[in-house]
Amino acid sequence: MAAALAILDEHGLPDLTMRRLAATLDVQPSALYWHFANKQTLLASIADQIVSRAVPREVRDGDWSSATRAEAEALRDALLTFRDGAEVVSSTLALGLGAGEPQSRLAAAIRRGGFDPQTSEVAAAALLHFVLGHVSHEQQRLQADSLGVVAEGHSADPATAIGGRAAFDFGITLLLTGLELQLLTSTPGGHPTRSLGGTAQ
Amino acid sequence: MAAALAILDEHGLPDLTMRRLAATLDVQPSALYWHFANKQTLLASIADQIVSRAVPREVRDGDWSSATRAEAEALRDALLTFRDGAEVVSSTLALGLGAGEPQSRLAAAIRRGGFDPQTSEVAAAALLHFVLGHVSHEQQRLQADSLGVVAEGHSADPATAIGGRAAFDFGITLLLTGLELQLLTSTPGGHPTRSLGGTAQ
DNA sequence: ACCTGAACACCGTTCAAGT
DNA sequence: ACCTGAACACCGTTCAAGT
Repeated sequence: MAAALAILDEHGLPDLTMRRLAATLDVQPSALYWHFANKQTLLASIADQIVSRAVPREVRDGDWSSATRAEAEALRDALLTFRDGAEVVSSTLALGLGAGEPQSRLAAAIRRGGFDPQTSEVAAAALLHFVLGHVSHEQQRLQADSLGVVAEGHSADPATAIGGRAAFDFGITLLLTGLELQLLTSTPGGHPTRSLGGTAQ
Repeated sequence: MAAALAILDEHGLPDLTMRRLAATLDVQPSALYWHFANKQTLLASIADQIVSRAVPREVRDGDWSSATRAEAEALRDALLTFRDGAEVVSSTLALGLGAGEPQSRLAAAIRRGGFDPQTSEVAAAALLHFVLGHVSHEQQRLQADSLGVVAEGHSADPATAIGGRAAFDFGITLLLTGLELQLLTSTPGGHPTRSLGGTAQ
């Protein structure tokens, strides 16, 4: 695991191959298959490792909204800790392997706002999709810039500052205020005006 | 292009290799490199092809919010048209190649609400990240289910109906109502309470 | 203009066999 | 319990050469 994380951080996801990992461990590639069933399993473990580094800062007031924001920011920081971190996590999460922790943590924070479990889970998924998409984008831009690959006006023009913390916080704000409004417009104990209707299955 | 799209839709992204594509065209693999510089370029063209199929339904009232929603839904439909469509588009978009169209269309729709260009662009990026993340998730679930791979209680339990149109619409609603609120709380011509501050660069 | 042939430098994974 | 050796079935890409 340590060797794999080192390769990931120093050379990136495309260079994290079973053969290369074996080589740095002075071992035959086949030896890895005693420890991991396959590469996907290995990547899932790495994803868990990265994600477990996400520890939200203590938030003084018990506000659910800032607690959720703290979770999202902790997750972003953790993903930024390792090169290609967001891609590793989102790919293993897409394959349905491990890494259910981030969504659970986000959902738990949201639930403190009084949302029902299903709404909390779906909102958490929305937040997670945004975080992963944003940080993936951010990291790709980082190494594209470091490689000097500009690819037509696509670089860090301040007009479209899609990457960066300000844009991240803005996206989180949109989702959280959207949720807040959800809370106000739904008549408690009555018919919520906008909720996951019976069409969800 | 047609042959590549056919392989993608029938066998999925992992099976869309240069050698396989060449074989279905009764041609040597090296022949493809006269038409495309490399595989990434080919995938970028495919992504454009998929995305160009996104035609939003006509929205009767000129409401910016429903226009934006229509764009997002058209994009989702287009991505769902081809197997692994979301992954193809988000990977090429991550590499900074082509496919700037979806974000532009979303941003244009948002701008009709009176948002400044930068806010519109960043909000469009947030929407796009959500759409791609959601549909990726959805498509992966689709073929995981079709393969009978269940991978511990992870399948289509109605409690966490993350995939599907209802969850999609809910996520879009969160972002759009968040934007609406942004419009109300910012004093026009004054200091917006929540905007992309000077920290953005 | 468009393609072949042949090669280069890789992949992930399996499996009998060793210690 | 943990690893080697050797193989299988692939990859993307380059490049001289053909027509």
